[in-house]
Amino acid sequence: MSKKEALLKAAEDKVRLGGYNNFSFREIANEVGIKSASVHYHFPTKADLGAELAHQYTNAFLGALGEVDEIKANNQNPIDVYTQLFRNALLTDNKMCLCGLLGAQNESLPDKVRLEVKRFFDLNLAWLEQAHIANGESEPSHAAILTVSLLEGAMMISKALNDHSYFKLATK
Amino acid sequence: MSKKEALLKAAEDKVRLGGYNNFSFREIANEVGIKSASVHYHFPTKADLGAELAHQYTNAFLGALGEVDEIKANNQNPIDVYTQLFRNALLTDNKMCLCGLLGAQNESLPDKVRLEVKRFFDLNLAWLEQAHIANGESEPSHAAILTVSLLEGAMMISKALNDHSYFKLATK
DNA sequence: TAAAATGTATCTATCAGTAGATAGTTATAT
DNA sequence: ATATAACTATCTACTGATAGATACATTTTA
Repeated sequence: MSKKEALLKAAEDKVRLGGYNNFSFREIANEVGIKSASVHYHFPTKADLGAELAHQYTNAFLGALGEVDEIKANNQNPIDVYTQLFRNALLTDNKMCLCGLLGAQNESLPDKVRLEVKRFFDLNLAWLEQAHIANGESEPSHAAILTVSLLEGAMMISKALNDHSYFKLATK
Repeated sequence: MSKKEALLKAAEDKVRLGGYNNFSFREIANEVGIKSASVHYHFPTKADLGAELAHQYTNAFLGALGEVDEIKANNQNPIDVYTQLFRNALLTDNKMCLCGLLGAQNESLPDKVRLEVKRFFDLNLAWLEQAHIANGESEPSHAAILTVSLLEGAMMISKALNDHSYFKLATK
């Protein structure tokens, strides 16, 4: 893993625990073993780092989801696949969804970060709409909003109460 | 409004926009017209302020909700009343639920703040469970989790996309 | 092929600004 | 007189950011 990748990983962990202000250049530099000034070589500003972080997170998330068509061709319910990915993010990492937390703090974010968070949800809603269409739902865009709202909310409650059984119950 | 109340109000606005780190003693002192050192008279530490903020927010929220029995006696659906209170918090104030945002950042909060956030959700779930019982739901505690998850999640999505119509759709 | 130039990734040192917090002082009001 | 509520002044720690230097690798040019 390159230093740049390691910096993004270190930042991701911290942001997913406490939001955009929960990491500093010094902290992630220390974790990676370089000086804080050197972080600016890879990311001119903190906003640049935050934006790239959200962008890569979105890409990784959608990549892990795969294509609705292929899931259906596999006789799986894409909504179950989506739910499972959220569940893993919470149970495996024991952390919030990066863009969920950033989205909640939206108004305090630099513009370029805000844009990447919007991209995450736009792409998620589009994917979910396709999934609900494939499932023959009568109101796919409405169902997409319900799905992502319930999952992000259940994640939030589970973190707030520090008990993952709330997420499991909400997604049963 | 006393200075202390004004400080809490100023802090609340900022926290609901960007989380616990989104306000400083200096900022809220300036807004209220005192010096930052004087804030420590009212709140020894920032954690004390945060905890009192969440505590009062919880009390105000539950106070505004009222009693399930009375709502039912009024021939209203308590879940509708609950949804409406959330909707007002978002549409009127144009801000996140304080404890929703704090809950998402749970792991980075001081202990005493974390405790107050937990209290918010414990009390909300208890209220919702009573509401669902009054409505004759077969799994009231399960339904309570679904209700609060959906509402907090819909709020988060609406903030992330900066478009309240998502909340309206999710709560239709 | 040797020399010159450029690029990469880091460093040290430093900056102005802000963070929360504290000690000790002063004004006001009951 | 005492409690309340503010003040001034100061502290240490941390913030993101910048300037300038260094070592090393790669690329371009004579």
